[in-house]
Amino acid sequence: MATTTAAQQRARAKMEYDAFLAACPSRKLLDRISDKWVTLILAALGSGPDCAGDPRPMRYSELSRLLASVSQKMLTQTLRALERDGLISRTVEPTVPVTVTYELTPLGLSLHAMMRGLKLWAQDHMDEVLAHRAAYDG
Amino acid sequence: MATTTAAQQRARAKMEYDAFLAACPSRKLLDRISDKWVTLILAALGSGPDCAGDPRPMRYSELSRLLASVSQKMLTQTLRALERDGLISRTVEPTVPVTVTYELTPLGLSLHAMMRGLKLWAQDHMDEVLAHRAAYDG
DNA sequence: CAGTATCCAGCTAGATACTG
DNA sequence: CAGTATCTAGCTGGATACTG
Repeated sequence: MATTTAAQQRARAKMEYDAFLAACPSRKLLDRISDKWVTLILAALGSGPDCAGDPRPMRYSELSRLLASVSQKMLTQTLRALERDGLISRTVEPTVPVTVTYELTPLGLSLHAMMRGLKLWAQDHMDEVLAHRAAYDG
Repeated sequence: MATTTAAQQRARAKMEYDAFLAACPSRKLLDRISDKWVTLILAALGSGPDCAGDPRPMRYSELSRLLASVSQKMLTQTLRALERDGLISRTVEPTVPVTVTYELTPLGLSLHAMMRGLKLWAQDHMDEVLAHRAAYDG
């Protein structure tokens, strides 16, 4: 009774591992960029509407039109999260009605540049992944 | 009545955008790596238990111990998905009881190398993100 | 050892309606 | 224009129990 059981040791290992994950920078980054709308907003602000231009500010409504299937709730929520993390800046011009523009910060720009490596890998290798997938299923 | 309404045009834009996303290689890649356990298994097989060594095969039970808080269901499910995509290979040795080892394929190794860029960005910049987050909340 | 099968609670994305 | 508020259905991950 005084010794720890195997179940207790497993529980402790889980807690330690979860703590490790909570502190891991890579995990935190993944948690942020693994959101569907985060990556799409970063791409829009970083490469323009056609995904092949230069970074430029965009208005809420422009983003809403571009990411056609995003709900207002998710667009606002995602923009707030990115602003909170210092990845984009939000600028309100006191016109009537108000004009709000979003723009990548230098930090956001840096993240966008990193994402290009990911995009390149996808372009180079996803065909192969898809082929494996089809072969496995067949 | 014969002309398309604004609502219909929006619905069409959404469908087109969803179709674009479904075909986008980057999106497919993100869909795969944004899974919590996928990245952890890739890291384990690609860098060893300490996340700083060389790629090496690992057994099911070894992965299970290392990723202490993964459930059997998710471990098996994730390993199957990675095998399906040609990112890892599964080898069964007919011992009693059976021995199963998992190993990164060249394709998986290539993905693991790409993920290192992500890890580097995280190490270099997540502090800044976290600082922004704290400032925004305070 | 390396899984499979089943059930269920919790979270979240989306739809909808409303507003300064 | 650029949001906020609320409700809910559906998916997913975890717990649990069982097996060749």
